[in-house]
Amino acid sequence: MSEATDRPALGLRERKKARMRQVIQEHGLRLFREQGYEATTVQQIIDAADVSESTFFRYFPTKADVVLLDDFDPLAVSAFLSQPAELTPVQALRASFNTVFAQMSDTEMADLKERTQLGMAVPELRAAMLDQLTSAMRVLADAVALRTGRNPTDMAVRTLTGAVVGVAIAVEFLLLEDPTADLVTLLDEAMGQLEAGLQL
Amino acid sequence: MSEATDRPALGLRERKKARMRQVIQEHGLRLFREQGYEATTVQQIIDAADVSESTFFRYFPTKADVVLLDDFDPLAVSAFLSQPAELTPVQALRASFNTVFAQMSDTEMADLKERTQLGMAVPELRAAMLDQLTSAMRVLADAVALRTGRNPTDMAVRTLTGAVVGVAIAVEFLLLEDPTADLVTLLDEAMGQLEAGLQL
DNA sequence: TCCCTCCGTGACAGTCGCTACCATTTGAGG
DNA sequence: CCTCAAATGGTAGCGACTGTCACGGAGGGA
Repeated sequence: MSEATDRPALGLRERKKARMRQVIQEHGLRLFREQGYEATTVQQIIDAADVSESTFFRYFPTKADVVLLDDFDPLAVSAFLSQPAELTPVQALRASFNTVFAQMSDTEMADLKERTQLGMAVPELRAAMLDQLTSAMRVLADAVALRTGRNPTDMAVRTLTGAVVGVAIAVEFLLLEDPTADLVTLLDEAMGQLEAGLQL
Repeated sequence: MSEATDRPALGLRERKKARMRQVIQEHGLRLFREQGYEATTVQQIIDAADVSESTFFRYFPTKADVVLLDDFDPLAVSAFLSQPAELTPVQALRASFNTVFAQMSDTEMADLKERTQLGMAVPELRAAMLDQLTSAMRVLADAVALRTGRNPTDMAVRTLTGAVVGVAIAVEFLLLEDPTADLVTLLDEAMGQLEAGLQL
């Protein structure tokens, strides 16, 4: 969970836990890829990963979490908090997203892209994903409020973060329609348009 | 549901159908109000409404639809299409929302508000609701494309509608936090801020 | 090194949302 | 009326998820 920043010399127990999580997720994603998300049962995943049902649900509270669980949001917030003060909130958010993407390896990016596309394509996953995005929206609102010295419930703050997240959602739909497109470029362009006041 | 505009002389069959739908929904919403959404089972609703499980799911494909089904989106699109041509897309969307709200009765408004608040408060409902909103986003994108003579997959079009829907989502969160607030005023203000370029 | 504690695991039973299928009833129209 | 299509009800079953409880192995102290 909170082991993304550095590695605090994990015990055997913690290592097994991280490995178990990865094993389950890999088998799950492979099966989803091969035969589709809905056609794949949790039973099939636990058979493939050779764990009990109890264990599966201990690692992933829902089947959807096999696809959705990651730590992009906290990284984005932390990147946002360290943006130079002269940027406007929208500019700072745009820069934050680019910062986080830049720190990811090629495999991580490919994995993110695959999970995003799968998430947008399957209704049940999409709903859960959107809910996750709007949670992020509230966290982002707190960060923006902190940065601008406003109240987190300030209408202007909420409107701004709402628009930003809305743009991100629009980008993910575009990615679904054109799978060859580059997520990073697309999001940067879209944020640029928001910055420019949504001219058309 | 769709008997607010006019009444095209329905047969007995259609009338019973509409009445059945309303009966089920009323019992459902009452039970949700009394004991919570998750604590209420479909079984309890069908017992209260005195219908079979088959019938329940024929009217409402999922339990969530008891709360979420309405026809706001098509009304908003049709209102948008008849906005004066001199308005910018964001201005036209803002005006459309106000038009639709203005045509609703007090009871309809109260009902909408209750369902919105319930929808935002319960995770499962919120996810489904957000998915519904993003479907609306795509329909809206088509309408905006039509109005501006652009391609529906045009990035600027998608970014704009994404931002608008994002703002709407932000407003619904605000409504959840302050139940006494007025949804119409809130949304109008928020759209005004988006129109003004999200200053803060 | 041994022992004790506690965390992670597995097995099982059960709930609930939802689907598929079939028999029965009921409104619509000739 | 009588027939057809649509709506309803009943039943069986699947799959996601929960709660409980006994077992085994990791971790830390004596």
